[in-house]
Amino acid sequence: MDLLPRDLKQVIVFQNATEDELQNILKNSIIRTVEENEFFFFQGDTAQYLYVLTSGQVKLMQSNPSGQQVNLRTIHPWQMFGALGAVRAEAVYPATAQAMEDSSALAIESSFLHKILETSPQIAFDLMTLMTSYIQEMQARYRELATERVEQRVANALIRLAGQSGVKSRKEAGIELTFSRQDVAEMTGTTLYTISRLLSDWERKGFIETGRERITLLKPHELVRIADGLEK
Amino acid sequence: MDLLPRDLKQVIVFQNATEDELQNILKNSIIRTVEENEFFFFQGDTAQYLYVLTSGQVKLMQSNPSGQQVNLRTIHPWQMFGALGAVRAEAVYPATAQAMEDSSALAIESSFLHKILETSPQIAFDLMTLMTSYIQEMQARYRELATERVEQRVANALIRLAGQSGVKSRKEAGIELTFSRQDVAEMTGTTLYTISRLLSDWERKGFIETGRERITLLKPHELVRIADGLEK
DNA sequence: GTGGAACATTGCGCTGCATCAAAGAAGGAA
DNA sequence: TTCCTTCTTTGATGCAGCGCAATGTTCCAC
Repeated sequence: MDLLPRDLKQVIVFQNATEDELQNILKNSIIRTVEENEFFFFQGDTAQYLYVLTSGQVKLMQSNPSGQQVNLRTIHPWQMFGALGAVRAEAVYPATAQAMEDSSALAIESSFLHKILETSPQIAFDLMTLMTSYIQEMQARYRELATERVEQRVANALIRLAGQSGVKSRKEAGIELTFSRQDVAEMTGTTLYTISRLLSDWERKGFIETGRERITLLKPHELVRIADGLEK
Repeated sequence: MDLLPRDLKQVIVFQNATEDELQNILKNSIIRTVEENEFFFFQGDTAQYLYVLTSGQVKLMQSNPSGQQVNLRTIHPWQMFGALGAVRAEAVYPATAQAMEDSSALAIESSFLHKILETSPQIAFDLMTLMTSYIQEMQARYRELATERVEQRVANALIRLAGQSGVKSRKEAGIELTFSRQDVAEMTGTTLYTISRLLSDWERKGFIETGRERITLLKPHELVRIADGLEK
């Protein structure tokens, strides 16, 4: 699969890059393909590459010393990942990247990224803008986790996922997400049991429809109400 | 109180700035003084300035629609705050900044920051590095909140605070922190009751000494053990 | 010093959610 | 098809930590 410079324009950080820069990026990168459940990198690995997902779906997660995991973020095509470790020289990845389905990504050398950042203030600025949005999202999720009940957090997570996976998976009736109960639990800081109970409840109420590793949002507005704490 | 360019060198983001740049920054900024419990800015305000604290102590916090608060970070002299809102044009502050004691800060115009970032890749890069460390800290705290028990989170928070407030407040016997139970509760996503019980317990065990709005760490290594989940 | 406001402590009951256990679907391989 | 693995559901139980209420302590203003 060959990538063209114009494909890279879909990457937010490269949206304002020149044709030359895009060419250059492609020249200094390779495609890596990773099968479902395999890994692009592990937390603690030396950050040699930064990635741009070209197909598939990847989750970024972090685990504590005793092995419990949290999901930090799900990556969709044309999103970057591994950029955090790649910015500082000789840094390590602060998270683990696992493919949720067969995926491939463009791997750009960190050292090359540094050169780009030095020579293109525009790309540096766009990357910085992306980072501020990450920080804000993490702060919001942190506040959620600290102050909101499970119900609200799960509703919020589903809404957020629906927004990120975007229009592409929209069916005539509802937005379809492909996550296991375990995945959702790790995103919201709870357990798969609680998620299962919650989803069953919402399905009974007709807000969603569920299946094995599948959640279809039928009435997103109802979820918004729950997220806002208006229920109960 | 007049600031010299060399004072600004203490700011991580300006450590590699040239004398000219520093002069320029000073010329395009003003000093703002804020009394204890008053505010530099509120969440949602248009981000007109970014600040560098010159004296005092400031807390950054976020509140949800129903008014509950979480403390995101405590700012010490020569640290920046409000930078997140200031990077993007026409952005708003994602958090509220409240002075914990009488404080003053250098207020730099956001629009001027943009100019600096365009002309100085070095400063842009240093700011980006700072942002990656923010993201990493938020991710770590998010994981903590999701996977660890209150005990561990509080121990971690105290250790982190001790590290940030640094050597300056070190007495012959212990590291002194000035936070109310409520403050600590908002940092760790719990309640002041639980904090009070916990601190009383640790005081009985001789790990810390407490007072009104004061916590003195006597045996930090014991707290580290608790944070690591080795107790119990 | 006196009164009041802000902060801290502690007992008690309650509950949201985790944890454990067991059994039921759904898919994949052969 | 059948077996096996992985994912999901649901009941039963327990407890960490919340929320309330009452009391104590510290500090500040007058």
